[in-house]
Amino acid sequence: MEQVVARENMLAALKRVERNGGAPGVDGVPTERLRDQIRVEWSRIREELLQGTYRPQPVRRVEIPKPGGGKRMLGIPTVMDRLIQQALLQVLTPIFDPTFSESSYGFRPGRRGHDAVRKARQYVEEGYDWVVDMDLEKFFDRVNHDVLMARVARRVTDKRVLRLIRRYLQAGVMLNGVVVATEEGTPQGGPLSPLLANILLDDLDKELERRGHHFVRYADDCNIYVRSKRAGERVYRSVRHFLQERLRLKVNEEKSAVDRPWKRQFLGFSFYKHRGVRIRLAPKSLKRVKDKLRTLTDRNRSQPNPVPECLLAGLGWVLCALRCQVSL
DNA sequence: CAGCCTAGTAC
RNA sequence: CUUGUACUAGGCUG
Ligand SMILES: Nc1ncnc2c1ncn2[C@H]1C[C@H](O)[C@@H](COP(=O)(O)OP(=O)(O)OP(=O)(O)O)O1
Ligand SMILES: [Mg+2]
Repeated sequence: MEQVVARENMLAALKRVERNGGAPGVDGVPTERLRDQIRVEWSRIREELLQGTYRPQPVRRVEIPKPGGGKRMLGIPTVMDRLIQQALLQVLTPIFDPTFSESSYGFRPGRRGHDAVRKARQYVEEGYDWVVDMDLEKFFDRVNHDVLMARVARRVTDKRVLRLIRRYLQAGVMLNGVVVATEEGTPQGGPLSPLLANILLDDLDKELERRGHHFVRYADDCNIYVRSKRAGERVYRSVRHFLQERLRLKVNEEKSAVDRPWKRQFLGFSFYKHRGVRIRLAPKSLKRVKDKLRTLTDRNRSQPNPVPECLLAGLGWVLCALRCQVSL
């Protein structure tokens, strides 16, 4: 905990929250006023953190539409709590991340989603051309607190840090002026949540490794490559059982399937067979690229001399989209 | 090589 | 009005 509240760690965390420039939490304090709030409240909050008595504020609930239909429930912590979680993240990452699986790619520094797709392509080419494609149902929202804290406690011994993390999980949600308790889940919007998600699913990775599976995982999107449909169906049932019993997580049956890899999409990509296995943009991603390109060109036509930075951004976007995604 | 900013993608 | 992590491209400064 001393490491968390250390001056340089807090300054780095402050920089990050300020530059993200996100919306305020339940207290309505914007990122621009975070420095002022620190000036008046930090000495008290620092003491509370060191004593293990700090209580986070509940998160603000915002619903945003999901691409596949349905809504995503964001939990936005106050800027002060985002600052503290960021400070925790910076200390906990070097403790947990180095021992995560090589097959885990989501939310991790220095790991590219594209490397996950490449690895998947390699497995398919090697003849593991059936995929058990699994996605978890409302993943962050359904994280079991006790299961997660047990995993965190395997590495963290400081009782104050453990208590603080649990209090973040239990901080509750503000719904029309009333605080509602959260008995499960880690907020979609908490800086620490992605790391906690990986800590929880690290047990899945270790189990799949122990079983000798060929797999890649990006957040709750887990692809296991096997040699036959029958093997895939057996693995699917078995892994689904493992997730349910050991991690208390439910597989999203709608989004999951055992199928041929070129019929599925992973991280916005898919495959096709032509002299071996090749990577292509998934139909959905291709469509969105085309739509974007259209609206962009239309805008440049209708307005002959727009803002120069808009044109610059448009050009940069096209270069990025075509170069980084397809060729690399 | 370090910092800062603007875009986009994944979840 | 919409948060978070990570990645990528482009630009600016010394
Ligand atoms: N925009 C976002 N902001 C914050 N967290 C996000 C965002 N998008 C995704 N996540 C995190 C939280 C999700 O639980 C997790 C997995 O994403 P995803 O599978 O798309 O949704 P989900 O698991 O919550 O619902 P579903 O049941 O539809 O799969 O990634
Ligand atoms: Mg999911």
